[in-house]
Amino acid sequence: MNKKLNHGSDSKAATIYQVAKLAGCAVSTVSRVVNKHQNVSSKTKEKVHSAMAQLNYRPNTVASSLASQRSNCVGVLVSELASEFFGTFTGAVESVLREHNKHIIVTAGHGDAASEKEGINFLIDRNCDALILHVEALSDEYLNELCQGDIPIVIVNRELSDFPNNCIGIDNELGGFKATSKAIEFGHCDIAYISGPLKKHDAHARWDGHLRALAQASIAYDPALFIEAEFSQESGAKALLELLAQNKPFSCVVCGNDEIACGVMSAARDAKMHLPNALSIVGFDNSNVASYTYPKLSSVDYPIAQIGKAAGLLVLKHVYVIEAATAAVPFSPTFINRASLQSKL
Amino acid sequence: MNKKLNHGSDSKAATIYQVAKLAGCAVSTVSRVVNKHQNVSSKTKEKVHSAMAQLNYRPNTVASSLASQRSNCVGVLVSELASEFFGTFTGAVESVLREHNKHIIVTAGHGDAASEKEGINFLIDRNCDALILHVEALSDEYLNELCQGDIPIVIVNRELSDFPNNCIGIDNELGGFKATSKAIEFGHCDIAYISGPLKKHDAHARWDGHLRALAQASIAYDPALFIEAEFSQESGAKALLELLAQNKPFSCVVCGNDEIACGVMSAARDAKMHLPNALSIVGFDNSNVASYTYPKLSSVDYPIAQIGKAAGLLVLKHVYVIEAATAAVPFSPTFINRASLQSKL
DNA sequence: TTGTATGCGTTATCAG
DNA sequence: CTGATAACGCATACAA
Repeated sequence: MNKKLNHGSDSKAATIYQVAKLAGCAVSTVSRVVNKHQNVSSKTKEKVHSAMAQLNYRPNTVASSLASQRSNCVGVLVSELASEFFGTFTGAVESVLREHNKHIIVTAGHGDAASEKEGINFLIDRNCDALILHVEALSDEYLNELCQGDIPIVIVNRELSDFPNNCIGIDNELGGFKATSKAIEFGHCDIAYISGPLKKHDAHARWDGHLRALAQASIAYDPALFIEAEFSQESGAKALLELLAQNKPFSCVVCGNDEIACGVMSAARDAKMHLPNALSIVGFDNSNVASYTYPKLSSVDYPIAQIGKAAGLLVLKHVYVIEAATAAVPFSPTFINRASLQSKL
Repeated sequence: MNKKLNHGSDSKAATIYQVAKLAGCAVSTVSRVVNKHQNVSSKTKEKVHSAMAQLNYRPNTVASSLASQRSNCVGVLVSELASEFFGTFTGAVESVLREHNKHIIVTAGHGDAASEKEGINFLIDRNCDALILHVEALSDEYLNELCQGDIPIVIVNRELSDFPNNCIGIDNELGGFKATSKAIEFGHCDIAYISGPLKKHDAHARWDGHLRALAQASIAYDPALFIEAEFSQESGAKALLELLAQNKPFSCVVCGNDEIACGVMSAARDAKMHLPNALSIVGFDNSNVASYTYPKLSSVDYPIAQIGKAAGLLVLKHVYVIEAATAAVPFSPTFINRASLQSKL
C-alpha cells in the first residue's frame, strides 16, 4: 500500500481509515455505524463511536457524495437573493429540510434565461438530490425537458400542464383578476396598471388577470394607463410620474407587486397627493412591507412561505421517502384589503 | 480493466474518460484543457473541445473537489435567510464572486450558538474554499479558534482584536452612539431604547453606544425606558405598548434596528399618536423599508451591500489570488436623517 | 456480524 | 507536449 495514502494520523482532518484503525475494525464497519445501516453489534458500535469522538471525526461529504451519488442537498434557484420575498421562500424550504438533516444550496437566476440556466447547471453539478426552482424567464419547453431528466424537479410559481405534480404555486392570473376586480367593485373605473417585466411569466399572468377583470366589467382597456416597469420601488415611482404626466385621469393604480406599489406610494406622497383619497393603490404579494406603509397596502396574498414549505415537503416525500406531517394544500390567491384601496361608493 | 467502470457511453452524463476516448487522447490532457493548464497544442485542444461539445460534457464538480481539495465555493453564513437585510448581503457577495466563476453556499445560523456552529460545520464539510460569516451568538473564543484553522475566514459585523484583517464591518457601538446623540442634539431628553436580543453581539454593542451617548450628555439612564426585544416588527410593536403602559413620558424611541422601528411606528399610529410630533422614532440599518414608512424613518446607515462586496473581494484576493478592482474601504456608520426624528428645539 | 476490494470522476505527479 | 496511474475519502457488493 502506498504510504502517501492519508491513512496515517497527520494534523489533517481524520478520515474513516483512521477511525477504523483506532476502533480496530474495517472502514466498512465504520461506514455502517455512521450511516446507521444494518446490524452492527453494540460492542463494536461503541468502539467506533468512541474512536470517532477521540479523533473528532466528521465524514467528508464530498467523498461521500461522489461514492454514493447522493448529496443530501437540494438545490434552490430564486430570482434574487437580495429580496425579502425570496428570502422568506428559501428560509421556509430550509427549515423544513433541515429538520431531516437535508441541506439547501441556493443560487440566483436574476430573472433572465441564460443566468437561470447557468444557475440550474451549477446546482446539478453540485450533485443536488433534487431541485426547487422559482424561474421566471425560462421557457416551458426547457422546463419540460428538465422534468424528464434524471433529477427530481419542483417548479414554483409556474404551472406546467405536462407535469402538474411537479408544480406548486398560486394562480397568478387569478390573483391579478382579483386585484382589479376588487378595485372595480369599490367603484373605480379609471384604473392604471404598472406591471413587472412582461418577459417574466408571473408578471405577464398577473396582467392577463387585470385585463380579464376589465373585460368582465366592460371597461375598455386604455393602453395609456399601462406601464411595464421593473419589480422595484424606484421603477414604480418613475412609472407613476409617467402616468401623471399624461394628464389622463385615474383613481386607482394596480401594481405588479408590492415593491412597485411602495414606489408609487412614495412618489404620490412626494407629489403631495393625499392618500388614499386622491389615489388608491393595490399591490401584489402581501409582503411584510404592506403593513409598514401608510396607508397600509391592500394586496393580493402570495403565501410564499407556505409554498416554500410545501416544496420542501414534496421533495422530502418523493426524493427522500420521508412522509412528512402535512400534505401540500392547494394555494389560492386571496385579496387582503387594507387602507390603501379607498371605496368610491 | 473492470467493465463496470463508467468509461462506456451510457445514457448517464459524460465523463472525462468518454471525451478522452472520443478526442483520442488521455484524460489528463482533457483535464488540462478544461482547466486551461499549461501548454496544450492547439490541435489537440481543438479535438478535445469538439469532443466535449459532442458529448455535452460538464465536469463533475464533486469529483473535482475531492481530487483537488478545492471547490470554487465559498460558504456564507447569515442569521436568517428570510430577511431583506441578509438577502442584500448574500446577493452582494454572490455577484462579486460570480464574476470570477466562484459560487456561494448559503446557510442560516438562526442567531443561536449551536445552530451557528452547525451551519459552519456544514459549510466546512462541503469543502468550501473560504467562509464568510455573519455570526451573532458565537463567542469570540470560538471565532478566534476558527481563524487559526486551515480554512480562510472572513468575519462580518464583529471585530476580533486578534484577527483584524479577517474582519469587515461597521462599529455598531459607534452607530448606536450616533443615533442617540442625534436625538439628544435635537432636544430629546426622555429617550426610550428598544434593543434586539442582548445575547447578539451587534445588538449589545448598539445599546452600549446608546448608553455612552446618554452618559456623555449627562442624562441619567432610566431602566424603565429600556426594553429588550427581538429584531422584529411584532416585537417592536409589543415593546412600544409596554413602554406606553408605564405612563412614563418619553418623546423619542431609539430602536435596535429598522424592523423594530417599523413595529413601533405601526403601534404608535394604531394608538392614534401623531407622528412625528407625538413621538420621534429612529431605526438602525437604513434598510429599504426606511423609505417606505410614513414618516420616513431616520436611521443609522449600515452599508450591508458594500460590506458584502468587500467580503467577496477579500476572499477573491486572498484565497483565489485574484486582485479585484477596488480595495475594501473602512466603513463607518452614518446617521441618515429623515422625517421620523422631529426636532424639539 | 464483519472484512475486502473496487468504483465514484477528477487532479496531479512523474515519466516519456 | 502528452500519457499512465496513484490518490482524494467514502459506499457498497460480495465474501467470509
